[in-house]
Amino acid sequence: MIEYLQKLISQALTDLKIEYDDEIVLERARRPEHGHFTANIALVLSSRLRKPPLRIATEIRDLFPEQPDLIEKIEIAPPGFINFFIAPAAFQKIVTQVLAKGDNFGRNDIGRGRKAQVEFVSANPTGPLTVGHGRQAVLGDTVARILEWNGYVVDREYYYNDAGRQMRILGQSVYIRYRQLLGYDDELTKEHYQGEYIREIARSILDQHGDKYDGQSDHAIFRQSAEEAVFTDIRDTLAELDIVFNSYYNEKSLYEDGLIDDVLKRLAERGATYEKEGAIWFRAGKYGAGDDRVLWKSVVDEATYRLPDIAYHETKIKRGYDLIVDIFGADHHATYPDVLAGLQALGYETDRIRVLIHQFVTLTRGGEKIKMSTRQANYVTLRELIEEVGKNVVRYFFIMRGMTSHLNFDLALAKTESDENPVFYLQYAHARICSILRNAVAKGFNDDQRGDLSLLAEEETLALLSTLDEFSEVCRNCSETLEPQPLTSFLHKLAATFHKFYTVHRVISKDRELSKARLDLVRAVRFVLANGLNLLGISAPERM
RNA sequence: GCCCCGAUAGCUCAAUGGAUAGAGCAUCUGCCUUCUAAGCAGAGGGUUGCAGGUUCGAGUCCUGCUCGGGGUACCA
Repeated sequence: MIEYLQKLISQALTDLKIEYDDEIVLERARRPEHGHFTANIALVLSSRLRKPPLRIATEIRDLFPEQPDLIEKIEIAPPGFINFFIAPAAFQKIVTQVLAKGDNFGRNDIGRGRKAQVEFVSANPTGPLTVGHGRQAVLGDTVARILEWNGYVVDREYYYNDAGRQMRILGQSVYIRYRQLLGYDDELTKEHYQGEYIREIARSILDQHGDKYDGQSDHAIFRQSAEEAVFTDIRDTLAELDIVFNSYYNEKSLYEDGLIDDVLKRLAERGATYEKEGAIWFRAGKYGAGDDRVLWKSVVDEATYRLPDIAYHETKIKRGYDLIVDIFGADHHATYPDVLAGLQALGYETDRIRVLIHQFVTLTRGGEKIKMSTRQANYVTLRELIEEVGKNVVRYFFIMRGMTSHLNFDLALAKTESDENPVFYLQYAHARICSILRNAVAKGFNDDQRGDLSLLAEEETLALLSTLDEFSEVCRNCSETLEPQPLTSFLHKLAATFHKFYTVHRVISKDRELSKARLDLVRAVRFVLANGLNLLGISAPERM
């Protein structure tokens, strides 16, 4: 509906011989006396045209064609707003549109089938996923779902490194637990991984191989068993959130394929690196990324993390993605400018790369902070969180705040108040509608019978119709910003508008015609609720 | 020191530069003979951290502070 009004305003501007290339802003009015939509175009143009905004607004309004079935009236309000009051008939049409598109209502084709990749989680397999990883996992998967919904073909990729120092320490940790199980009094140090899972891995090695590896602390079995067990756990945990990666990328392959050396060589050829104190430095400053950084260490003969990161991102570009989304926690915000600078140094444009930085999760239990380090034993895993509150609540909580906000997750609250959780509010609306629809079948209403939509005219009904209309805008907005949070606000609003409608108006009544029209309406609401919940990966139950 | 994010109701958070800043939780008051009360209606609760600036108009943009979180490694 907004697009249509924009077109009409644009036409009016042309008629007035006013050039205006920016988007014509149309907002949903917050207050009923301001109509349904409001345009500030006259205020925006005022200073440029050196004309009072009220006059411009009036001129625009006077050029609007009469169409009583769409626009009831147009009011000009000081200091220069143009307020549109939409006719009920225009809102009533939305029901037809929703029912026609059904599961696909709200989709658009911004992506036009282009390839997108979302890389997220990317935790090295040193331990179970934490609650902090959970936020990133849910954010990444939801962004991927939004992109798919908006016409992209999306790959979900998990990047990891199983060769570094942390993995060696992991193996040693398993070995020490193994020794303890054999009766030795070896002790873990602060350096080692303390979690119970280490002991379990050690026990399984003991069960399978006995004391065969006693004295072989560097034996690969310790590290490999740990990696396999941890990765299996990570995969299973994510699967419980309905998050499935279709691609895993091992950093090691960058070395095996010679890409690390290759990138380093090409950077040198392009004069993007220099040697100092035996190390190879990258001229990050020259490419707009702040201070120069070491790419290749002198104290040890190996790369810093930046070099494989650059090589890895080059593969993303070479793999033909039109849109590349990187999701990082706030602790990694300093690394991506170097990567982008590195790509530019290699001659690439980086505007197809979108980096999303999300802030941390503060986990509390009854007001007390819980530290979330994989190294320490005392932390809450993502798996435990899912077991406590369930997939739907986890997904909703992690997405209900903007990614730039710190997220406060009180475990005690999430547990004790799970019955009053906002996610149930949305699901309840869906279940209620399903209940009505079951009742309709019992009363002999046919699914295919369409009602007379002009009967949908009460205040609460029109509010519901208007909210349905908003869904497409929210979807489009989310696909542009890659911020899923507004979807939760929208769904909450839709559910609230429905619940209010429900308490005021009875869907199935003796008035057969009105009942048919209202059934069409609630069917449409159900589709939009279900589509929105599905975008968030939250189930839409038919009964509760 | 420098860089990034935040600061809005008692708490957790919304609000593409728009009109009288909104929800949930918590606290009070009402509403189930009726398609699901996991719901609805109502009340109280605010100098949007501080000080300037930009303009028709600022919670939003700019500058400087204060406080909190994260970076600033030849750790990832």
